[in-house]
Amino acid sequence: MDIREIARRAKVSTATVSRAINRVPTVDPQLAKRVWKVVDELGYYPNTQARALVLGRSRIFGLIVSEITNPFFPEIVQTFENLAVENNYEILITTTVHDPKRMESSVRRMIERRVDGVAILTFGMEESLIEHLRFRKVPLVFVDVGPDVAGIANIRINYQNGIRQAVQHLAALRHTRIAFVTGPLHLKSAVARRDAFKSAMTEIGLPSDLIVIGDHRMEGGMQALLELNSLNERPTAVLCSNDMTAIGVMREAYEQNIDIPDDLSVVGFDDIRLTEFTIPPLTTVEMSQRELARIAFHALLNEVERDSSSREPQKYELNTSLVLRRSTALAPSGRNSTESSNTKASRKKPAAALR
Amino acid sequence: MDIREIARRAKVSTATVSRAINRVPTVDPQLAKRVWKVVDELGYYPNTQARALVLGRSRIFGLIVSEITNPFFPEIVQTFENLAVENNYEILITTTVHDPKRMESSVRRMIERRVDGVAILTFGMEESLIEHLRFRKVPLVFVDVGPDVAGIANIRINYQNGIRQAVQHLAALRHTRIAFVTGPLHLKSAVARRDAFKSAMTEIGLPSDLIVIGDHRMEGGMQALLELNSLNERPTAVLCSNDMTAIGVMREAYEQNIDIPDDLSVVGFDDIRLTEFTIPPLTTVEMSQRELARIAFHALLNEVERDSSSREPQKYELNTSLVLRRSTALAPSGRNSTESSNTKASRKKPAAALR
DNA sequence: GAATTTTGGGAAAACGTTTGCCATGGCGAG
DNA sequence: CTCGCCATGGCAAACGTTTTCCCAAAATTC
Repeated sequence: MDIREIARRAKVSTATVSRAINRVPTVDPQLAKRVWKVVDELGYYPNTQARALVLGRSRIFGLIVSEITNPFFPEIVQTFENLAVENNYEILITTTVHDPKRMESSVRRMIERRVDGVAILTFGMEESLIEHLRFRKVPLVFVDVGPDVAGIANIRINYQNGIRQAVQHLAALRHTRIAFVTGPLHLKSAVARRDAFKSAMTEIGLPSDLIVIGDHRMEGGMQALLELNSLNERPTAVLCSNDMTAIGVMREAYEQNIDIPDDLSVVGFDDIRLTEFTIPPLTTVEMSQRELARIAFHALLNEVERDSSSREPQKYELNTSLVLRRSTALAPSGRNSTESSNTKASRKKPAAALR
Repeated sequence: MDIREIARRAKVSTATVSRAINRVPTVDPQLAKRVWKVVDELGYYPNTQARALVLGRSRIFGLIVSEITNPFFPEIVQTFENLAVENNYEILITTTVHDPKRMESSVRRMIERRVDGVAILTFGMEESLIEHLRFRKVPLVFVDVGPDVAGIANIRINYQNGIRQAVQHLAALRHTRIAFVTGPLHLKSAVARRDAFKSAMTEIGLPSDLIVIGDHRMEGGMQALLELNSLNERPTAVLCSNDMTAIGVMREAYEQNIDIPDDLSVVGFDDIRLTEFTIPPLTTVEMSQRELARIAFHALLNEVERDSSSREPQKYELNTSLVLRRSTALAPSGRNSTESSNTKASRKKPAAALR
């Protein structure tokens, strides 16, 4: 069933049908009504691929994501999709699962499907691939640290702010030995977070040498706690490069019978929804995924709308800030020691607490 | 840059370029090589919308999901996407967020984009909408309980098996008062799970009257525990209609200082990845999301491949089974009561345990 | 060496839209 | 009454592919 079928039944030309459907004002209301009647009766829906072909616009935005199973992303995808339906766009999602081949195919698929713009949420994408997209003048937006080339919209994230707040919060709780669990260091965003930690620590005169490398996943967090636990001078607080890591840390703490927050304070990063429901609820640095998605979508929309010849894409910025929950507490050494040891002594299994 | 550009530069016709690209064997290897050279040099990628137009196949599978932020879905989407790239398909995801308008637009968008098939992962979809798709002969597969009409591939899930195992496991741990937290009862799948619970309880001669209504989200789980806690005769174990509910239950138990599993055993359903990392790790009924996605994808692929005129779609089935972790234990009354009360007395805050 | 078969590639139609251009008809003004 | 203008809608080209003929040339047969 195509536009010609409608034209035939409404006894008009396909041009009129097209104009009626697209609500071109010059078409006579009488005629338009006749067309719409037939359209509804037959349940006709225009073929968007044919339309895209002539329009040169697909009304599809691509979304390249590292892996959708990472709870950080679904919230972004959902917000992006909400905005997409509002604006009559579709979203084409591809995942890279940290595989160079998949990154390549992601880019290829975006091009083959002629998307109108791509939001790249994958940290650590090869620049040569991006060049493919730039070459075709596909509007691009990088969530988080992207390559610093002209013509690409970058969303700068103010890591420093939230992380400084987190460090100061811990310091106020008398923590002095504060560890940091990084993400995979080939990711610029992970490096940025670590550096923000370092400088925040230096700022308040604390050493920032207690750094262990994680992988932004729960497994890495578990491993990290094990490493920290084997140290001579154990930390009393640990800041994690993302929430999944923090969840891993807490999970391993449970295993080791280390009480969170009494024996060890834990702070996450991202503020994924889950952090309200961990045990205990996680104190973390918020980086609003919804806001991120909103910015990304509108950035893309702006790029598509504007003459590609005109000015440079805008710069966008997202702030981060600490949200307090219950995974942080006064450092053990700062507490009334009697109460403290009582607490531990009363635990079911012998406490193998950090310090 | 189109196929004609390639044809011009390779000094062949567009027909030959098309054939070379699609690896039609009749084309002379020499020529093919020449074509490929130009293709690579220019970085040409065929326009899939034009291709779809003439082929009458878009190589897109639609995926209608209730909300991607529910951790049950990302695993499915990821597996589906993996299979898609392997088979040169794209996936078009729409979410309904429990909104009838969005369900409608989801269906409309699937049709407009001319997807080759749709997997419906939304529980509780209006039949009239589905009729729209069936009318257009779009291959359909329902994950979980769908409408029982001819021509639609249904994946039957054996809830009974896993839930029976769970109930028997709890009974073996001497639990007699076992509660069940349902999902939203307008969903067929939620009803099916509850009914499986009822019949499993009856089977071993236990009463199945301790049923409270949840919403398949953490909030509902928290609420449910509160309700159960206010009962005169409190349960010693609770089975949840999905894992998110169980996580909510455990979260509220933490709030109430009820120990899991010593004071209360908790069992989930779904076995989402997260359950390995809850505190304590959750005993749950596995319903493999990967397997589900695999079945759905292949069902769709089968439908697309076969002559639509031929036989009925196949029937598919998925089993469920209990996976033991650490959120279940001997019922409190079944334990040495001294040890039991010792344990509780030693808790930091006074225990307000269920029973 | 001619007749026949095989092989390979080109011309053009088709897929379902949108839109620039033009024809038609109605209407007001002179 | 005639001219010109405006509003409306139709014709046909274009978007970028695939594929069906069909024909030319090469290979095979006798």
